[in-house]
Amino acid sequence: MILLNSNFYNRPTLEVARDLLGKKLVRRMDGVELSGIIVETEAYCGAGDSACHAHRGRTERNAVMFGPPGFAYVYFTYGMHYLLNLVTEEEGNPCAVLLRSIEPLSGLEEMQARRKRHGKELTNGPAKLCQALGIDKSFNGWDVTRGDTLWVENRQNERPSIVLSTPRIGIEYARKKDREAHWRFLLKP
DNA sequence: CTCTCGATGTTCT
DNA sequence: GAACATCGAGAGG
Repeated sequence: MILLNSNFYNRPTLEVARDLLGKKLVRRMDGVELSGIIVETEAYCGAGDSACHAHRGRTERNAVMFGPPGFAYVYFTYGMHYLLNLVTEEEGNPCAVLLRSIEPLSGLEEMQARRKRHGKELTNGPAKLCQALGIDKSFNGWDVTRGDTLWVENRQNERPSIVLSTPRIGIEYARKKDREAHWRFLLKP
């Protein structure tokens, strides 16, 4: 297991968002390993990005983004969903990468039980993967560089894949320039 | 397959 | 009081 450390996250957010593709997200739960390959991410690039939660300054909700890199920023939205981000760049620069989709590797049965779905519908969305992996607000501020309970690691046999980029999803509220930036990254199927 | 719409509660104005 | 980095059901093609 080659754990991604703080140096990995302490880099420009666009690079981290691209580089997280193909990595393995692992959630250890009651001795069982639930995991999947990260196949879709979005970069949220700090105070100057009008789509980023930190754009209007620090609040109780987004405080973790202002902290050091390598921590989980988990928030609750639409009255029922959790979304998982990983904080990037140096402390005080509030940036993060949203994990939008993973391809399940292990713990399929546990994911199916949580999701009450199967096949493609297991983890192909930011709230879906949180539900499948049992990630809720208690993980907000979790250190993902310790390799405990929730972390990201390099994968053996990581095949080269083509990376596609598009505008980000669900940010109609942002300024035109930020709406149109190709800051969503995905592995070509 | 695509599109529309309601759910549901925290956060921010 | 409005908005929300979403999802899934249901209707229609």
